[in-house]
Amino acid sequence: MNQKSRTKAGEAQGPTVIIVDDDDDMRGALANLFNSVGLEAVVFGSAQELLAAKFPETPSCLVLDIRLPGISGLEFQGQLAKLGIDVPIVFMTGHGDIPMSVRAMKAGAVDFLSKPFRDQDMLDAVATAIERDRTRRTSMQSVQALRDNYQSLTAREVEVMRYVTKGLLNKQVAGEMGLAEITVKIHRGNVMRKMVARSLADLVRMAETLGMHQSA
Amino acid sequence: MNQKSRTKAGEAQGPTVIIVDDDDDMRGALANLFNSVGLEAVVFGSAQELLAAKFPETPSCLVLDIRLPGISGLEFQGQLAKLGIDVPIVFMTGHGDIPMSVRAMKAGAVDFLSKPFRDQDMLDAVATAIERDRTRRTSMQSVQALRDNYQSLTAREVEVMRYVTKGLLNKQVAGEMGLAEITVKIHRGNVMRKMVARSLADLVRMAETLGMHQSA
DNA sequence: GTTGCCAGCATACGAAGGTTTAGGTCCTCC
DNA sequence: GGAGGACCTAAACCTTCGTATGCTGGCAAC
Repeated sequence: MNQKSRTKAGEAQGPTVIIVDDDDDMRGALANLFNSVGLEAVVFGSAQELLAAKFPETPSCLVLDIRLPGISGLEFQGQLAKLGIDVPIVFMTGHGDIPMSVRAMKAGAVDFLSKPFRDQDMLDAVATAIERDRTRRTSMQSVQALRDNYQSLTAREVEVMRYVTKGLLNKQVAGEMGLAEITVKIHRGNVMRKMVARSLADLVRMAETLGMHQSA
Repeated sequence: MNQKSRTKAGEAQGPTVIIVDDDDDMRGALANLFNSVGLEAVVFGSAQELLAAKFPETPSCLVLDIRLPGISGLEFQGQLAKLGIDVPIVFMTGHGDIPMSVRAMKAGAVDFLSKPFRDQDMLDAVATAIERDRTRRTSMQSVQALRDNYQSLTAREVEVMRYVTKGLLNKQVAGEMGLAEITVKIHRGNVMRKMVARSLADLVRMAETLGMHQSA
């Protein structure tokens, strides 16, 4: 009795706005608003319902009322972050205050609108949020491809990759690892092949993207 | 106990808070508050006065009242950004509203406090802002050093650096530039020396930091 | 027990990287 | 006009890279 939208749940094709509000009229009005500009909309009455559903595969964003049944929008924001769900959020509120808005923005919200808001303001906020999610998804995809390749490396290969992308010569790597230089060369060749790196420069950039040299 | 007086601009030794408020009492109270925790404070009555002065060399931040003589704090924030002055800002206001706070936070403000605020909230915000500025300064310094080296390169050397860090072999670079391979090697050696790069991996990372391969 | 994968090493060789020495032209600045 | 710098090239020489071939051994899965 929850998913009430113009779109079949989970079948979203285009950019999708996920609306969470306990007011049924508001949900409908927002869904209409977004549909009117070609955005798909999925609606939920509570945070729990949203968590039970699956997120769209397309660029999307959340439109959250601050006051939700059982949990505040701000808490929900933190909860999503903890779950590693990094979808842009546009907040709206009927009776919010400045500390509330500041907290939301600090936590990364795209916008924080007071009801009543102008339709255009909401559309602008959502457009920004969708665009942010699109960018995030694109970069996540390429990073994921890298990570997949990276995980196909053996422990030794990872070690060699680390040293090589740090700038060490094969013979130096061999010294560090207590191996013969020829063995390092073999591993290195495997790394290049598995990571699909066409040059050392490539590999260095991959190592950067994977955060192989940052302290932690 | 220790009654440190307000520091004059330019004398700052430690982290410094730059206060801009048209209320003299407020300025004094804030300066005392910051002094009490070991932070130096510089005060101004208007944005114009601040711009006329020189910014501290130490990690610092702005504490701005939204309502300033002649210009709003938000406009001033935008003005600073346009001038390339990227100092963290903590806003405070007596009668602000949510849109105002959201706009400030979107523009990168560290915090937005409503008067009256608790001293601790202000101190926390300022501590965060100072820390952010410290990080920014540190990274700016290393980037600046890189940029200095980069600007000592000749046009040809820049070109070679671009190709090499893209992953091209010397002979390929030579082909692209219509040069003999040996010439590329010479340029490449000069690049390594001038950029103080100890390995190709180093140079690739420098090129990344300098944004040599991003679209523009 | 055979197959497959990981790890390691040696020899060998061609390709690529890097430096030195030694030229040369062109241009600018004093 | 000469000094200096950017730019280009060559020959020579050494190092490093990368790969192939061949072989050993450990280990887990089928």
